[in-house]
Amino acid sequence: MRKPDPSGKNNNGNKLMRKGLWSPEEDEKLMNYMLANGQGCWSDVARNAGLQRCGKSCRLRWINYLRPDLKRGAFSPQEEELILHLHSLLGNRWSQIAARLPGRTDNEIKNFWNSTIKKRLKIINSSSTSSPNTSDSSSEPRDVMGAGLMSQNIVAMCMDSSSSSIQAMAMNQYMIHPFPMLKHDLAMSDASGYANAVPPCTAQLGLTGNGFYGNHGSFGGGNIGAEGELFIPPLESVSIEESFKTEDFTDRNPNSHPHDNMNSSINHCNNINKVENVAEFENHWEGDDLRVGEWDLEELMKDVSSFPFLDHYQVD
DNA sequence: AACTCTGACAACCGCAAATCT
DNA sequence: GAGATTTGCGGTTGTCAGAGT
Repeated sequence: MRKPDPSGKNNNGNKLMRKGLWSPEEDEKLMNYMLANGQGCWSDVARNAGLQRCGKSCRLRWINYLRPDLKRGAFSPQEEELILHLHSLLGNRWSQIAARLPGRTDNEIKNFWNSTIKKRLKIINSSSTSSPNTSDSSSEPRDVMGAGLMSQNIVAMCMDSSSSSIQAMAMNQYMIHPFPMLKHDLAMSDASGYANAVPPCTAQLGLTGNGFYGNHGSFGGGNIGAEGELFIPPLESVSIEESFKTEDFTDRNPNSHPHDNMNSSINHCNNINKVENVAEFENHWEGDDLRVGEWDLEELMKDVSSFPFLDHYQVD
């Protein structure tokens, strides 16, 4: 971590914006300001909150660390799985992946990917050269926006004894079909021969007859087109604002932190950007054959359907 | 006990798009 | 319409802490 620069000056000795780690006092200032005034122009926030930080830095600090709706701690197996899948579809669009993972930031996901999953990829990349099976692209699901790496990712995770989540799944499932949720989809749509040969993985992943994530609005159950196109899950539906009202943020910040004691006041925050429902996408989701490569990502970002397996994020 | 390695993560940087003047 | 400013994103770096040697 960068140490806070106590001088508050730049290399020329001029009084300039602070850099480096945020001190607890700075965090408190920013938090108090945000709770009292809400989000406005970030340079104004920095100025008015009495912080010698640039607006950009304040924004980053708020989004990645201070935001009350953040869910800290390790990624759950479901989240890992979801990240993998979303990355296979979206690539390094961390912000869009994060938009589908409640309480997670793009930075967090990016770090997780770069530190954990990339290493697993390395393993498979080094081992795949000696494994003829992994090079047989004909048995892969259709490569959609980089999804060709998908099976390698998963296989790598299965090979990695440190994998906490993927390993929980039956390894042979992955060896036959790297992504059970998609396999099921493919099987349902008869998109590829091998898909039909393998029963859907239901025990660990909560597959239902209607698809991996439930009925419509899920990965499964008709979200794969006749040609095997993959579909991206919709954005989750819980609004940050509602989360504030119902969540005990102290519980969600297990890490000891200087401003944990501010959590009790967080519920009053009413100025967080709210994810809004967009009925238009619902219509797409239920009716149209929306395909990867065709969807308007901007539209998707506005949508808020939910993942059944992420129910614990939802506000009743 | 001391040193090295590695994972995790906070934060910075540069760029591009959006918005404002 | 042009330039300035702000915002958002993805890539990268730097540091701490724990594990391993």
